[in-house]
Amino acid sequence: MRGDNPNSKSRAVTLRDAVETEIVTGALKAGERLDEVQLAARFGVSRTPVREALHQLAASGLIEMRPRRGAVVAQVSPDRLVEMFEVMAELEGMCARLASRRLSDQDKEALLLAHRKCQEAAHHGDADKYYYENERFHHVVYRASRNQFLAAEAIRLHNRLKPYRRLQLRIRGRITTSIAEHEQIVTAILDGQGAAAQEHARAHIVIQGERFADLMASLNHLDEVS
Amino acid sequence: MRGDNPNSKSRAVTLRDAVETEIVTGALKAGERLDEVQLAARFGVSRTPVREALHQLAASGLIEMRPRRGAVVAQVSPDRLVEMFEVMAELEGMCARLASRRLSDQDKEALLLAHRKCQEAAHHGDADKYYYENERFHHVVYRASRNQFLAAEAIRLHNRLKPYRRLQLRIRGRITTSIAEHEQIVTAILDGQGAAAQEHARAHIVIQGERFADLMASLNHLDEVS
DNA sequence: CTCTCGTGTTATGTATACAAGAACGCTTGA
DNA sequence: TCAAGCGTTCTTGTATACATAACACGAGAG
Repeated sequence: MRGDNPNSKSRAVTLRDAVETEIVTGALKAGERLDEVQLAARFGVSRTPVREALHQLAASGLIEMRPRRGAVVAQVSPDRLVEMFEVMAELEGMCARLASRRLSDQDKEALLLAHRKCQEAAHHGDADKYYYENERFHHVVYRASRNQFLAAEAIRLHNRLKPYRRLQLRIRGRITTSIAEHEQIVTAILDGQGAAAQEHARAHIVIQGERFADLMASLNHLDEVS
Repeated sequence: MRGDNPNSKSRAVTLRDAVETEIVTGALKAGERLDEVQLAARFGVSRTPVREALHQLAASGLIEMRPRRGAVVAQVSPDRLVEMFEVMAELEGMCARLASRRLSDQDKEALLLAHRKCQEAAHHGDADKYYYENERFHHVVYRASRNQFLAAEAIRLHNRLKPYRRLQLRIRGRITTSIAEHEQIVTAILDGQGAAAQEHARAHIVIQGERFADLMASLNHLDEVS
């Protein structure tokens, strides 16, 4: 639309990313309806590319498309959320385990850097920065697995869980605990202790899943009240 | 198109499934071009639904869409294939581990039945039947994990690996070995030995991955020659 | 007063027309 | 004869028009 990218597919990516960002950041809330005409008008395109973007989002699980009844932002039940975190934990654990065996010097540096930045953000009490650096840290671990397919799948699921992850930083003391868990993961990976790295990474996510489930349950309760 | 299903979305699903089946069964070979107009004509619809189906297939990874250059059946490199099997192994292991902890009476019965049917097919030397029953067996394990999201992801990846899985049955003695591995998995799950179940299931897939990588390498070699 | 049925409106699904880029071949020159 | 440049043609990407299903609102009957 705005020629910000010479790549011919820039528009489609832009449109998809824009809607995705709005969902992930919470600008579009769960269950909210996504009107094709409205989106088309807002982005200055016709319904056709909008529909394609929505289908892509549906494929990634961020939205649900009910035939003849339009698209809505996916409403994830607490049960399903727990399941998703369970899988995320396994993927993270796998990444950590593989990383501990295959760690290159580059990945080692990247890992230490990302960990240090997390610590800095936590030290300054900057929740938003920690959120960002935490994401970088996890992506570094994914890449360090030296399994591109795994990394892509991990990022996909990570993105899908983003909206819930963001909520979690509100929990008092979570950042401090999170840093300590990162420390254990990093140490195990650097020491080449695959099993330990896997378990620490798994636990790190499982804990988040449990916290989120609690949060979700309470949020749902609030929704019912309001 | 043919009113074989009153559901309004039947056409889209049918179209997607049809193309997917052709890819999975090898009717459409890797790298082959998918012409929108041609597909539209073949299925008696316009390009619009064809494009949507292609986008869905691209999202699931079965085809690749290069901007302005059309869609081709995804060409998976041996490296990438090994990576995918590595992830599949982890998911299968996870399913087996969870199943061993959460096994319901229903799932137990289904597991034993599926295993028995595999044995029968193997006993009769019916490779096609074994292929089918083997798939059922794995699906039973996925479901027994009592994690619907995990099961869905496992099925998704399983489907994506189908074309390669099919090739693998050609390997002499593979079916017998496969059955023995199933036996170990079933026993561990029934005994509630999570770690053992996970490891057996993982190994079961890792072995396949290695076999397939060998096959792929030799097939690619043949391609180059021809 | 409530429930149900019917009609009108709105939005989705599909078809078709148009725009633009990429592949291919042809011509022309060396 | 070969290579390079240009134009044609074919295919994709987008817009728009039309068909049809779902929803909402209102009227009428019980």
